[in-house]
Amino acid sequence: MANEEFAQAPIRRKRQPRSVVTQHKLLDAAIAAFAENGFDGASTRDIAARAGVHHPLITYHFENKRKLWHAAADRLFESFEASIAMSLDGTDRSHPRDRAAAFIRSCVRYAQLKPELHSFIVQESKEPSDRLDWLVETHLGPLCERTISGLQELQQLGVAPAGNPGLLFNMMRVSAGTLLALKPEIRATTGIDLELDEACDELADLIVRIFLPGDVAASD
Amino acid sequence: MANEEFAQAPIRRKRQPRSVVTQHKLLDAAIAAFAENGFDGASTRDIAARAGVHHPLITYHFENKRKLWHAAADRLFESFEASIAMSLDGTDRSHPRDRAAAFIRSCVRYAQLKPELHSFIVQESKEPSDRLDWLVETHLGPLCERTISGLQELQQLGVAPAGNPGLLFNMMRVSAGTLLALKPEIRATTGIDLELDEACDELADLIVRIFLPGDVAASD
DNA sequence: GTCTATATTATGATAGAC
DNA sequence: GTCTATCATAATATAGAC
Repeated sequence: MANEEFAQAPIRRKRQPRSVVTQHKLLDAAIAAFAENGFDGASTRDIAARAGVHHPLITYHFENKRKLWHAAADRLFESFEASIAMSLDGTDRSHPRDRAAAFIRSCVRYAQLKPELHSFIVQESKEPSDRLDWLVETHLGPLCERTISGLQELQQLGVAPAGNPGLLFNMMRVSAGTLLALKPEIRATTGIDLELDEACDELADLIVRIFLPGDVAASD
Repeated sequence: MANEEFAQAPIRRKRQPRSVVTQHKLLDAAIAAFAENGFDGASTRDIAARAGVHHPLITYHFENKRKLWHAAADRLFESFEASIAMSLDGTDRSHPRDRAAAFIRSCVRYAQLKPELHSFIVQESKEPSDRLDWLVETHLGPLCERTISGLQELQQLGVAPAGNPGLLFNMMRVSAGTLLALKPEIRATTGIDLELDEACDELADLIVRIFLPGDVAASD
């Protein structure tokens, strides 16, 4: 039986530029569709329509819906990691709280631009599945592990409050991710428009203040 | 056009018990399916199968998929309000922080038993739609308004931290709702099993401690 | 109140022309 | 690398028997 089917997509040739463009358009459309409707709810025809290409091209480039989903997940997490790395590039300050605050602000900013990351994950996280297992093993697990151990350091420094770091991390994560994924509802119920940068900054500052209350002196 | 007053409205009779049972089974199945897959992703055939009835019965009892969704939403919010009201029944303590803490614990407990409430809402809240408008106008709006004004009182008393109450409320809400909707993922990434009451109590206590830090003296 | 049968449309996937 | 045409299946919804 062929294992690790996703690792080597059948496309690994010296790709022509047109092909790459089509693949990226399809992947971005897939990310949006899977984030909105989940794996089963999204249709490959709709994905092709969003990308502006004909639907048999999905089979050509990605073989089937499942492999398209895996490729979309890879692209989404790559984009997140790249964005965070870039945001934190100049931010090599000495104070741990400042570093953490900058990281939170980067995450909020990314969630504002691409709320799909959170929605994409949530669509798969509600019930056990092969896709969730793969997501945890490949992307979610390493990411959580790193961030939670960073949070534990902040707890030891008295910057983050005491308590189960796994729960605390996820509370912070959904305070950014879910809220920015629910922009339309938040706007309708509270009048707050998280599309606006000022509202987003306010949320980021609130998360920092609530979840990193210690060492308040440090700031820019 | 049929006059709804006395012309034979298909359902408006003095319902036989069997009919009510079937409707409730269908509504519970619909809540689960819509929460998992969203409106488009859920299929009426699957809902009928989960309920253990034949699919044409959906048309018989609810006319179409859209009206089934509305009826499911009504039942879900009724169940939530009833559960909260019951939990808070004996809890008429004088301290505002204790009342708020009891309310939070009730919400967390409800989210543990019925994570569908949160997922059901989130499925519709990601993009503007007629269903979201209806949800906000009928259920979400009044609920948020009440809870946010309660939170503002707590802020004036110095129990809740300062900051935009609309953002704070939603941070608290998703800290309970999203985390309990993501039980499988949280378990896989952190080892925390929110199916267990102890883990749930720990989460509720953490939410209270983080979001209601003032007046720490009051407790049971 | 419940069921079978069916009309119509949409889906995932493929074959083969260009 | 891209397209048209097509297959088998599953979806929403309805008609009508019991």
